Amino acid sequence: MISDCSGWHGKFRGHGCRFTLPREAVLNFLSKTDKHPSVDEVFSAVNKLYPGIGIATIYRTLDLLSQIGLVVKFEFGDGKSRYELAESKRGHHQHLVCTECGKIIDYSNFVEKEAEFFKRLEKELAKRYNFRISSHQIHFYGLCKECS
Amino acid sequence: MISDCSGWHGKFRGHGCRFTLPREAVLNFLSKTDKHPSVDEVFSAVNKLYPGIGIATIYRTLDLLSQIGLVVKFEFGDGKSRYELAESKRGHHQHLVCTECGKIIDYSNFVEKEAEFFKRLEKELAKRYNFRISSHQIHFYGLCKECS
DNA sequence: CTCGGTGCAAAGAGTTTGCAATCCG
DNA sequence: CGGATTGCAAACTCTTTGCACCGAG
Repeated sequence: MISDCSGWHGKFRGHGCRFTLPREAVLNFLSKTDKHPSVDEVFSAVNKLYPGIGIATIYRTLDLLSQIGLVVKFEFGDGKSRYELAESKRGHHQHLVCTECGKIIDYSNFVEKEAEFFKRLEKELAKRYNFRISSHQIHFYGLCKECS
Repeated sequence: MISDCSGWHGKFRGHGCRFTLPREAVLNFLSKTDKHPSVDEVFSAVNKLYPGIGIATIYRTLDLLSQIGLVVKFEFGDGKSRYELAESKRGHHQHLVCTECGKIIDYSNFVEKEAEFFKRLEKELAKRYNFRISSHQIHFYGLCKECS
């Protein structure tokens, strides 16, 4: 439950950035949730704890965090950006998105098989298209149990 | 090069919708491009041909088309929705997205291998999570030849 | 003729930005 | 102390909506 402050601090310093209270608060919040919070949701939670912090800072913070690789940004088609800690305790996982109710299910089974498959595929694509692949996202769309 | 009007017409009628000029114009435009046009780009092209057509209609049309399955909607992280004909002449393909310049490269090599892999994976996920999967998208992010 | 579709303009939602005040190191 | 960071509000961009008019079937 104790957050990895020193690790984070180092990551910031390495990028010439400061480790400030808003940044710590955002990271703390993200490390405690297992959801995929939108900017709004991050803002509400952080602002409740530290009422001074404004939403512009949340936008800037999340942007910075995803640039330095601490968080990952997703868009699932509802017009909002969503964020996750990059090195979540849940480990590598992918998403099933219900097109009816918007629910997002994480799955991490099968990722071993996936990992191997994608390693090969990425290598082939990199060679074929001269493209330096840094990450991939797979989204499955469909209907969840309740909606189908 | 002749557009599949009668096929489209039938598809609309099947959903209780009318086959109108704006809808035909949008489909025609999409069937002639090999890009991934944003709403704006669709609007510009269609509006140049038929100056009366407004952008609200483009939004409504693209939304309808993706609901009845004639087009697919993508979000590549630049805040704009992008659209493609579902049954493009290019066939099934996936995307490499350059995080620097935003360029999108389609690839359709390797999709046979992918198809098989995903068919199995989807079946397992469907069973495991009681989820009726209707489609999936894979996005690879990284740097294109020019940007790396 | 009827009801779905359209154009326009206004409203909404999400995100970005300019700038003075503030804080980290 | 100096430059990075923040808060606030205004500005922007993308998208949706209300409503009177139009047109496909």
